[in-house]
Amino acid sequence: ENIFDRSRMAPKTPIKNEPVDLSKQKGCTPERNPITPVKLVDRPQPDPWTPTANLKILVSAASPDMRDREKKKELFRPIENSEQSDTLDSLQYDMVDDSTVDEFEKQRPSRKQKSLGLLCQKFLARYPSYPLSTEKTTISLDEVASILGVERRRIYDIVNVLESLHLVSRVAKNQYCWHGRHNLNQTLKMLQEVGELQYGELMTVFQHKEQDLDYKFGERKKETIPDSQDTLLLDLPEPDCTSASVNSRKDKSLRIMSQKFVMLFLVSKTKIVTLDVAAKILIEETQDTVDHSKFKTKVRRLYDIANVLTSLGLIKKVHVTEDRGRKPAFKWIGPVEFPGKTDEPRGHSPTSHPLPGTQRGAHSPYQICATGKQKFTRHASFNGIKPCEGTRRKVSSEPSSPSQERQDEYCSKMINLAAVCRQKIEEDNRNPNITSPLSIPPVPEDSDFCVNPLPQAVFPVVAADVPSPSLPNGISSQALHHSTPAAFKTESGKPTLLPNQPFLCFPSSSLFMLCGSLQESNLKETLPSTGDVGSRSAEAQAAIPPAACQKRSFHKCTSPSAPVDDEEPAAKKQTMEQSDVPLSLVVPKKPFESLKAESTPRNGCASAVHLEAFPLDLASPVASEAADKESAKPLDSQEQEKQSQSKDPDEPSPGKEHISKENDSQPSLPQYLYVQPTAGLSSFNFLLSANQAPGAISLAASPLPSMSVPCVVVPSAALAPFPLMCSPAVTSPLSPVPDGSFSATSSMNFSMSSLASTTPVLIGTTAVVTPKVSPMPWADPQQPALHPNPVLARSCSAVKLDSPVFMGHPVTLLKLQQPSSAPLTPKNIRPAHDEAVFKTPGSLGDHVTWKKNDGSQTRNASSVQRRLEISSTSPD
DNA sequence: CGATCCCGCCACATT
DNA sequence: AATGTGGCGGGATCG
Repeated sequence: ENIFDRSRMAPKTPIKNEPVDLSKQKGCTPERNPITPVKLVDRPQPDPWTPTANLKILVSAASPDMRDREKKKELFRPIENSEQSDTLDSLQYDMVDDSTVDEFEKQRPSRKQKSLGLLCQKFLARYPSYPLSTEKTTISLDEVASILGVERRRIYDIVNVLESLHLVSRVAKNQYCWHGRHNLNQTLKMLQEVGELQYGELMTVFQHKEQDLDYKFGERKKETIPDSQDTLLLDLPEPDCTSASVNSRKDKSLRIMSQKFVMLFLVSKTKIVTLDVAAKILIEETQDTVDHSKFKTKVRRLYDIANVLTSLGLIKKVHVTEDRGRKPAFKWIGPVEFPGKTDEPRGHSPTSHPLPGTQRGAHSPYQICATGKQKFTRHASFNGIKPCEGTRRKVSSEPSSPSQERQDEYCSKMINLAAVCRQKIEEDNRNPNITSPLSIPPVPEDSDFCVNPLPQAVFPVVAADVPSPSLPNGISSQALHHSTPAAFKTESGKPTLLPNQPFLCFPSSSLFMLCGSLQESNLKETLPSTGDVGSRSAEAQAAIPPAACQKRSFHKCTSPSAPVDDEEPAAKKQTMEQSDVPLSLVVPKKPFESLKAESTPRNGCASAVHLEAFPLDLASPVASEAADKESAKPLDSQEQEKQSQSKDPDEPSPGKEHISKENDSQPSLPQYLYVQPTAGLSSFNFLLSANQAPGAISLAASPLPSMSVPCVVVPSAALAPFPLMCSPAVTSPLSPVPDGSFSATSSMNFSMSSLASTTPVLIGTTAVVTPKVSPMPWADPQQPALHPNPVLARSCSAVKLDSPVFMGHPVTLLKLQQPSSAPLTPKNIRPAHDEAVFKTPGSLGDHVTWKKNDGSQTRNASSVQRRLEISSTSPD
């Protein structure tokens, strides 16, 4: 089925159809439509594409059992894929899958198959643990429920728990926003702190003697309880999305229970909590020990929560043999210490769970980003941040009722993490409405971050890195890999490499995507998704601090005098362009027509202005998700950003702007077209900048140094020996002319010829550089050239990482597929973009490349497979 | 038989 | 009033 779907998908995509729930689901792209309440159920019918949809419909018509089965099948498959390890389950699933309709009778899905835990895994499998970009994936409960084939009620169970950990937040009626685990540690840290206050003592007691516990409980409950609740409530509001409404609802016991439950673990020295103890503690408020029924109910709920937490890989079931006998208990296997509040995708699961979500997080690109963040945070941010934390905490400690103020404060707390701060900031910028006040405080912090790191990361690296690119053909690629990663790791994980390298080397297999320009970023935002948007950008920033730095540097270099101002106008212009962009994409058809079907769809996409959604999806599951949201961003955001910039003339604003711009711009404008190698061209991959900028050639010309590279040609795998070097070409996007794309094309061709020679090709903004050309020219950080370079470098780095690992980086694959299926949509680009700088280009390119390399495999691989791969990757 | 926990009724909250 | 949320616990299933 998957395969089937996919093949269709590609062609479909261009067509555009939001309605394709199923397809989307498979594709991994959820969100996209903020639209919420669309009922998926209806859609299936309309959508001819997904065979599955039709099946579902039919099934639904049939007996409920059938329906369930059907649903399960769908669900399970993805799960299976995602979870390689689950042999047991998988077997069962397989059974199910294989059998078609007939089967349903054979065995009604065992209860286990319907377990909340499993469902939760499925659910989590749909979203990246660490969504790269800023975007926020919106989760439609209806959609998810239908996809997973369960009643909505069950989704609530999951979402409520996730919400308690801030993995998601409720945005609107039927919609939740996916945050991923970025803030998980922070949340846990907070819970731990609160837990210490509330339950610390009790837990200690418990640990030793349960019996006494009860008594003490009762005593302390009274005292602690009130506070705890408050705190809990407070916690809830924190989430980025900040759905202001919040309180009113009766406290959702499940959420609070979940938080309390987690607190117990965090407070517990043994990290093991037995259900009964937890139940007792949780009953707290109610009455001590009174109703047995209550206790029973509580336990039931705890099971629900435990299932979700287990799926998250935070706890695992164990048995504690105590005095009388063996009691069910759960052991905390998640992160225990939350030092900086940094989120460590990898570290958090020492236990090695096969959690899909976690695994995804592990993607190389992600990791990189994460690393960067962490380091970042620790270093620069620390100074500024800590004070903030202290302040915030005080506030948080305050038992105040949950008011917005609190939220703000909480937010600020949360902000401690650089990442968090960044996100918020961006959000604010983009969505002033949402949390403008709150955001303000964090901003300065960000600026600090950005500022400090920038200088170091950006320039210093250059010299060292540069040489590597120049390396001989075969070697170069490898060398790059090594060097790049090292560079990343070096220092604070900043992406120094990127900025520095003047040229990008593409590994043989590699990629080609170049993201170019940038300022227009805002354009995308034109799409008014929902208020959520802001978060995405923030995330992206967080993820890509280095990039930001680089960008800043660029700006400075290029147009130190009036970076911000210039940009704004540029952005505007770009926005104008945006519409154009899609068209531009079309350009490179001729040679590539032969290209894969994928390419074709792209063209189609190009034609379609709003393809964005598709592209996003295509890009990478994760990215796509994020992308959707981003795309949704309203134009306003641009303005906001501008404003913010103006407000903060200093680095922060500009940096942000840059980032956002770039992000936006790329996605917004599908500047590059990736052409898969056809038979003749097989060896070469081309990226064409569709958009404007032909004029771009002149680097200096635009006040705003844009990254945009007119065209990039990447050698195919066969060419592996030949590295491509791309000097970032700068285009002046200001006057985007479709014609420009052509110019780019021409340049590409030119480069192509050079490639033929087997020597590594270097594409300079203006001219082609011979392989050995010294990077020096670009070396000057100040020169506009740098700007592009960093981008390229990033892409390279990303590529490198991915390409070598190949298998290991499922994420990439996903991205690739998406792109392939979907034409260049701005969105696609965007997501990558966020990550940054590093990933973006690389990811894109990777995708492409991989496709080529793997070709059939990747393509053929169903979405499910993709997911699986991802999951596999997650382990790191 | 106890541990789990699916299922979905039904009340309350929102729209 | 309709629909979204989610408390709650009967009772099925698992071990």
